[in-house]
Amino acid sequence: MTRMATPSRRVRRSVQRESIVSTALELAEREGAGALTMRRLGEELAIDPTALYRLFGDKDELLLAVYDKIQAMSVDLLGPVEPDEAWPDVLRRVADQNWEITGRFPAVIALMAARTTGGGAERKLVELVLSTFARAGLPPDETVLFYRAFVDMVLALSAQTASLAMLEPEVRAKDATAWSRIYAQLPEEQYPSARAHIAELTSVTERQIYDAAVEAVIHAARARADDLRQTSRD
Amino acid sequence: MTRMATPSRRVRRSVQRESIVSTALELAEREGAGALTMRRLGEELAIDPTALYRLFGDKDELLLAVYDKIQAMSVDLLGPVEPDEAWPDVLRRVADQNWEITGRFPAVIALMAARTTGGGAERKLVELVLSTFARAGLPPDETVLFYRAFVDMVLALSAQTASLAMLEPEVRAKDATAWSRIYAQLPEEQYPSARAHIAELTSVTERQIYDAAVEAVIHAARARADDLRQTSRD
DNA sequence: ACCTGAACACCGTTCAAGT
DNA sequence: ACCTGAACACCGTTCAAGT
Repeated sequence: MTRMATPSRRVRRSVQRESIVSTALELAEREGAGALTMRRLGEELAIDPTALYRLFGDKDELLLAVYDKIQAMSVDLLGPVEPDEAWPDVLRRVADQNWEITGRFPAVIALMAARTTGGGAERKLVELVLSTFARAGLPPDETVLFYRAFVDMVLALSAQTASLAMLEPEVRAKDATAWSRIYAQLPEEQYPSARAHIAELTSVTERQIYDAAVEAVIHAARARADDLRQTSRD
Repeated sequence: MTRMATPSRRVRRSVQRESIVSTALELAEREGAGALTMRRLGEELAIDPTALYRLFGDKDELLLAVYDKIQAMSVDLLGPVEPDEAWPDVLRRVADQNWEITGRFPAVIALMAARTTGGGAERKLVELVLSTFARAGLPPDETVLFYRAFVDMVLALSAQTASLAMLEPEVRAKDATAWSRIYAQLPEEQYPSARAHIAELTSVTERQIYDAAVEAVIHAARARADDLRQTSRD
């Protein structure tokens, strides 16, 4: 019978952290934002909530780890990028993947999307998206500018969608029906454009808006690259 | 001596609401997000915190009123739009004004930017921005799509910037220096693009990214309108 | 060396009791 | 008719006391 090597304290710590992060993720997906408290998480893990503070400095640190885990799932689901895949298509897949993940974990996305974790998954995503933009044929400063505009916009729109999804049902319903409740009733003389577009305003979806924004950045980057090619040829 | 008319209960209520909203706004601007609690606000107004619940159903309703007041300031500061002002310039002014307001009231923007208030100021902004996009020469459905992409993106990016600004100083510093701390140190073989662009990554500003995103949407809308004109001419 | 549980300083919100 | 203050059911976090 081979005796198992006793794991070092460092290994034990990281295993414990891993299992806490996984449980937090499940809990957030299953029961929403309200369930993501230290007490509730301790209950789920059958440990004293204050024990969490030996593994994580505070709740923020725990949430950053949870967020990095989500990003890791995102990278996994994205799959490999072949060198001959057109750069706009890669960006569309990234945006798509992000939307998917936002739908699954709105509680964490709403809280953390503005943050920089510096974690392993984030680094991979940075390299992937940045190298994709580098293929558009822009100078370095504009490559970075469009890269950041794309990433920040995708994350920001996801976070907004997520935080709407996190509202209590009644508040959310009020928000969702605002266009038909309020804007359809406005006086024609004062609000001619709103009234003229009311059908389109009530029927446009969050997803269509997200895609339009993504396409706008892709389009702008491509147009700028074309412009520069044109100018340098003269 | 002319006797003042006793204000009706409805008038009295709206005056009280107004003064609570103003105080909440001052408090948020002066002391940040942490100060925006019902107890703290009651203290500031020298009234019992529970008295606030007679004027507002709950904290969310109060914050919506505060947010509408901010939007009213935004509309005021925007000033008149002359019919001959080019539509992209109007949008740039709107984006600019929004950035300004976000810097002044990050606490409220971070909490409420995803919400639809249906308030007076919001209605004016909707009509203004929508009628501006209507001048781009797009069909109604695409007018609405670009309008929403523009507004949602501007609000979402502002909210992300605001929520970063709201973090405790140490956390914020960690976040702000992530690029130079982490990404400048990555191994060249695994992260060639990140390393190749490190100077640009560390020097690009939030404001430049915001402007780039705004210009991307304006550019995409204009390009689409040009396209349609071209096609219909054939 | 690890873990627990009491406690601190807060929240938003409700409601019986006062004037 | 209006207002107050005690109380409820929570938070994140700390730390002395236990094993």
